[in-house]
Amino acid sequence: MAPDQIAEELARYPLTGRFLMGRARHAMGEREKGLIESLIEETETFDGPHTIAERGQSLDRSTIIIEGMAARVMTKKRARYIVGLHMPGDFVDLHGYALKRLDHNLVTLGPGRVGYVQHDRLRTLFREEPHLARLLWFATLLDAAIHREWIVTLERHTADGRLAHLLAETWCRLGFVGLADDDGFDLPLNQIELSNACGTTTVHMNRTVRNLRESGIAVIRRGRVTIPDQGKLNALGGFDPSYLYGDGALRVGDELADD
Amino acid sequence: MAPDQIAEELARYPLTGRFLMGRARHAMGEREKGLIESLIEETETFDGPHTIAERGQSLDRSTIIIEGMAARVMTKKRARYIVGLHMPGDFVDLHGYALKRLDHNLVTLGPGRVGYVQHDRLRTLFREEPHLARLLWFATLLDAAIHREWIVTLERHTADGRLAHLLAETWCRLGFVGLADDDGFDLPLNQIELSNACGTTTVHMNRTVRNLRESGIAVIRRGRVTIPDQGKLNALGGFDPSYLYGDGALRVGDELADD
DNA sequence: CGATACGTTGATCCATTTCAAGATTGGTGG
DNA sequence: CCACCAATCTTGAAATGGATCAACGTATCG
Repeated sequence: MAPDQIAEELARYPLTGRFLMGRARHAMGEREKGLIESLIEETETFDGPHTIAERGQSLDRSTIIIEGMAARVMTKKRARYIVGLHMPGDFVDLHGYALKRLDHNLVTLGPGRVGYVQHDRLRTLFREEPHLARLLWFATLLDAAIHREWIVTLERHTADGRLAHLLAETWCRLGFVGLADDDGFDLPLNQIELSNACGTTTVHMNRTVRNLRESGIAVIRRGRVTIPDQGKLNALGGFDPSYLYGDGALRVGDELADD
Repeated sequence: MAPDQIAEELARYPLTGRFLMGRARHAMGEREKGLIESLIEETETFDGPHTIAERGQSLDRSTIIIEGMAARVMTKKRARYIVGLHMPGDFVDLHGYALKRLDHNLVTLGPGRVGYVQHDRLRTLFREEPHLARLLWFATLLDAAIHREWIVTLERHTADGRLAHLLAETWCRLGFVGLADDDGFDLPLNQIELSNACGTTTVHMNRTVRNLRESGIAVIRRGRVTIPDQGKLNALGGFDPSYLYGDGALRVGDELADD
């Protein structure tokens, strides 16, 4: 997505301009984009980690991330596991509308701003706007596709590959919404949280972070990820972006031949 | 679900009687159940493994499993990874309707029978039957919830726990649709495929299967799983069925206190 | 009866956990 | 400005889980 295009979209739709950006946003007309924007009746700003929605809670609203990042967190026997990451533009608990209650917690990572949509309004939308309904459904299916990629990454890779995949995916997704730089991106996750997302101990994550740094694949330091060699990163993580269903050239079949 | 209730439902709706059985099926009226049943224009029977849909393929129909089981398979560098399992009643590539193309393969395991629904008919349904649309969406969200549970299982458990969780989940899901027995269930997966689903080598899966057998937790032999002690199985796999959103007593909060 | 797929076993090596201790960093109040 | 604190990051050594390689056993079926 071209930077000026993204800026224009954000000027017009300051709250939801990043929704499906880089994916199926082009499938929305201006009227539809306006409808989505008008769903947000209320926003909230956080200066640090904050729980958006809790497991078991029954919800009457859904949340979109406007600024900052969020994680899906599951707690088992006091240990914390991250099962998903979300960035600006992501409708993070849209599934709460149809599931009624959540199976996990949603928390912001560091400061951020979110918008709320009452489920009543979603109900109306679903009845009267089947095309938008389908796009919202699509958004939840993207989450499921990402889940599947996490599963296969956990099944096939050791810690280095898992971390590389996480970084590669995050870089790509931030790129969709205009928040990636040429040389890397900001990531509000410390080593503890990286280990929670990769299924390792923090001690081992520390050594893994060092591995990637020393092999010139990625430098993670104080909330900033710098990537000297994207090719090496993608190779180590077995990253092929087709599962993110991005616009443009990212189609199934474009991946590396041996993958 | 009571056995006679299930039999009655299957007598009335032989193709789709298991759809959402044990979960939100009660939310469908008889008219809606009839509509779903009438979606199936064609069925197909397989006497062994068969590819239902392939990665990258653009689909014009979706598939429901009537008999047998299916797996979501991702192939990376010639290695095979199972990222999901499905049983009778599951609408296995419903997401293909909104995603247009799939990010993974769908294959039946052993013999089975499936039904096909043209996407045209889904389109009409989505416009005219918002309540059913929401239930179909719910079905894809269940898949996502299962994905998340697989992620957290891979992150926290060693091979024994992963296998135990897989067995516990499958037993529970088969129970929803009336295909579980008191002492176990049939599972058309050999040790190779179990290892593909648990992210281990087949050699190690062999030792893991033996571990569970020798510790009196589960006996896996030629397509049949016998479970002497469900409590031990659930404990080893950290299994709490609330994420399956079953009817009845399975609510969030009912899990073991220390979980 | 031999092919073939699947299951089993042992030995060695590597990835990762575990436990224990220190070092660095970014605040905070005196 | 410094002392101190809490959180985070770092390192080392020993123990364990799992991969790897190589071989052999055992069903099943035409």
